[in-house]
Amino acid sequence: MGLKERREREKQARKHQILDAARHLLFKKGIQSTSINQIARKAELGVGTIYFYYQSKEEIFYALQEEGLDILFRQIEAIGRKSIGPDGKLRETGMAYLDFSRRHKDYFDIINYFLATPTVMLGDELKQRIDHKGSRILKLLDGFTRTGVADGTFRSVDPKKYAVMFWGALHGLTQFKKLENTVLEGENHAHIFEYAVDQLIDGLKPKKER
Amino acid sequence: MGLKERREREKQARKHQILDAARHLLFKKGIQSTSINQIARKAELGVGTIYFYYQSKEEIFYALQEEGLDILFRQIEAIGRKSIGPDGKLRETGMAYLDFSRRHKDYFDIINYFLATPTVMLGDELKQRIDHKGSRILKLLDGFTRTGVADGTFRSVDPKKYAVMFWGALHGLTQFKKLENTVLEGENHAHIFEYAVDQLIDGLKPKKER
Amino acid sequence: MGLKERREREKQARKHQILDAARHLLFKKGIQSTSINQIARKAELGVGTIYFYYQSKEEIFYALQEEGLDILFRQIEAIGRKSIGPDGKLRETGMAYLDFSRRHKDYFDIINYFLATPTVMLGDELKQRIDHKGSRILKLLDGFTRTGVADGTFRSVDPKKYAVMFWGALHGLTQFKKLENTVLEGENHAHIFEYAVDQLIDGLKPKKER
Amino acid sequence: MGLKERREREKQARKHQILDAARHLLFKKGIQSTSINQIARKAELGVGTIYFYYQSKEEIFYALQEEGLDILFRQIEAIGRKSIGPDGKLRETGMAYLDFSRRHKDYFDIINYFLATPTVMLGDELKQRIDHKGSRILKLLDGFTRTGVADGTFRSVDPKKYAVMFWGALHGLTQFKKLENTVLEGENHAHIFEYAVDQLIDGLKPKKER
DNA sequence: GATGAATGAGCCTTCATTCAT
DNA sequence: GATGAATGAAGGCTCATTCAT
Repeated sequence: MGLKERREREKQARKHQILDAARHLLFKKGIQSTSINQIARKAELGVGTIYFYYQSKEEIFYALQEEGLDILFRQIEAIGRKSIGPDGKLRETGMAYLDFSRRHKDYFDIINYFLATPTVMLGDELKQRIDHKGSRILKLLDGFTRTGVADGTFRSVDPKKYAVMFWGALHGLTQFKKLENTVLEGENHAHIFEYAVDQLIDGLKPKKER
Repeated sequence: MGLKERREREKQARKHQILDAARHLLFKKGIQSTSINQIARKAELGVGTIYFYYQSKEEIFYALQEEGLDILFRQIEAIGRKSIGPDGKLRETGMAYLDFSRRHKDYFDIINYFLATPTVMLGDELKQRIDHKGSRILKLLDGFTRTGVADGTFRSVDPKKYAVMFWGALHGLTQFKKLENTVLEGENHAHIFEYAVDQLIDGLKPKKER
Repeated sequence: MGLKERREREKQARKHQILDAARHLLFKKGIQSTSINQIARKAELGVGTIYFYYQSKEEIFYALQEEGLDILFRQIEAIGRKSIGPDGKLRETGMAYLDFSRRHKDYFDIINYFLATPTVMLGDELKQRIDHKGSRILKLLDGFTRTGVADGTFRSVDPKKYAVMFWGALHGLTQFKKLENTVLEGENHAHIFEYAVDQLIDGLKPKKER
Repeated sequence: MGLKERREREKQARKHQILDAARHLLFKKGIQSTSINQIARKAELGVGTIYFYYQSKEEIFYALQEEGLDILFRQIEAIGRKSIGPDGKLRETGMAYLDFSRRHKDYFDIINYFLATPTVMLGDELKQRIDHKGSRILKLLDGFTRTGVADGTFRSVDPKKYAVMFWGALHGLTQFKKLENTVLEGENHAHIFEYAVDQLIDGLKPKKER
């Protein structure tokens, strides 16, 4: 057991070592320009070793995507623990998403990459782990909405569907950052984003009470 | 005279011929796997000829993106001419977006590709033409919203900002199609999409008590 | 006659037009990076037209070499007309060579290019014209030396052989400019060059008289 | 231990194998017409393998240049060990240069290529290695001259500057071989070269009356 | 005389992946 | 477990030259 455990721990350490190198390079040179050979050199390992731990280059990037989703999850989770109303939580979640896309631009890009690419999904385990990470985040949004509906803050919507819409809207809007100087004609992207978040939540409020 | 004109027409025909080949391949193999050499072979032209008409690979894809944006524009424009209320127009626009992403999946992918890629835009003229196409579409959405606000169908929102939000939300949600079998846990993507569109428009309606 | 003459004149004008463009580009981008297409565009002519006046790209550069040799010739010729002794003329010729390699660096490079390249000489006429230009220059040097020998300024050397040596030495030394910061270890190239010219001439003086 | 050493030796062998192929081709087709693909084919290696050992095409040619400079160095070094006076050493060096340019024409061409090309040098290490080779040779010439000045064979000249002049003259004259049948008008190039060497050394001798 | 569209072989270089050691 | 040399297909792109109009 002890041996086996140690082995396992060492294996994890190596994987981390590789991921560290990959992350570094990816953040410096972009996803397209990062090659396995570079990762190997940076990680001070042989290329063969990389392939022992990861089946392919894509698998490494998947692992990185996991990291990104974890960071995003923890940030939204923290919001969930705050003592504010469901509307506040959604609002902060929205702003957190924009923040995430800025402060962790590279993680956002990687998530985006997999979302925009005609995926060739690899191993099942990997796939499921990513799905799980995604679901966890959706669950948080779902929870915020559900609570709001339950306590009357929001009108009666389908929490899960609304959560998806919310996330989708956030994601699409975030991407539009790129259009700031062109199609958006100088409108400040952050303002638009914030405005949108507010509209989205406002539209969730019951109509009568107001 | 006639000669010059004919020349010009032939030149345009060649450009189309190249675009046809590029579109074909792109739609079959994806943006990353389509190479200039393949395009040339498909178009039954020399590689040099391709470069005579297009400065780079990227320029070809931009041209294709233009095509996609044109199609999208025409579809939404048609909606604008219908004799329905602004809310109906927005709703149909939403559904048209989903429809576009399905029927013209590859055009959607190209648009998405440029939105998701940390692209370095090339020539200014090219850039501006694309921008113009995008702006035209946004203008349509802007117009729908503006009309609705004017005639009281909608509450008082900033039409342009709302248009951006609307488009962003549609775009993000469309991308989520990919999550249908995983994170969305079997929920029908189209249902979610439709639901979202309705929510978005519903949130735009005036609060009753007001 | 008149017609024929005009034709000829126009033809020469076209050739100049092409040469002007080629020179411009060559001086800006170097010999390797200047393409016929670029020359054509710059000259506002079709590529085919270029080929009507010049058989090949190389031929254009030959013509440019001619220009360079002409400039060099005129400079040395002017020295020949000065009222100074043969030693002074040789000295000034040496310095003029260095000056030429600096002020007309690109012409010097082109001469150098043909000297360093395993030539595939083209048409005979062209070849002979270049040869003539070269011989003219050598003749000047020859004359300076011959005069010096005749009037006792120099000791009795073979003027023609000495002229070749002189020119060869100048040329080789000029090329060494490139080594200024490396092999020459910071020694000022111009100083070395001047020193060499002086040595070369000094070695030509009669030994007895001194 | 043994393994590591053997690996290293094999690696060196591969580099030699590549250089052999490159040399062969270069000597047959000239520097401009030798491509990496051809080298790979000739060396019976994959293109990638070439790039595993050499960073670029230029690096290979630098390596070849090193070889040439080494040969030249050894030949002059051997002259230095002879029991002849400094004037004899310089004379033999001169003739050795001509000999080198004939027997190792291609090496001479490479050296010339780098001297005549407005090269942008690459890595510093590479650059320094070449510089070192060049300096070594200059040092030999410098030494010959210095000795001659010290023992009274030569008059008092700056040994280093004279060495540069000597080399420069030799180099320039060697290039003029090409003009043998044209500008030189049938004069035997070798004769001229020999004559020049003699003049150069003669001019170094002390003036009698002094 | 002038044009310029068309060519296509060839260029240098990259890189994910394999496999013998 | 780890290594790293070797691969070779494929990438985007250039360019001197030709020839039908």
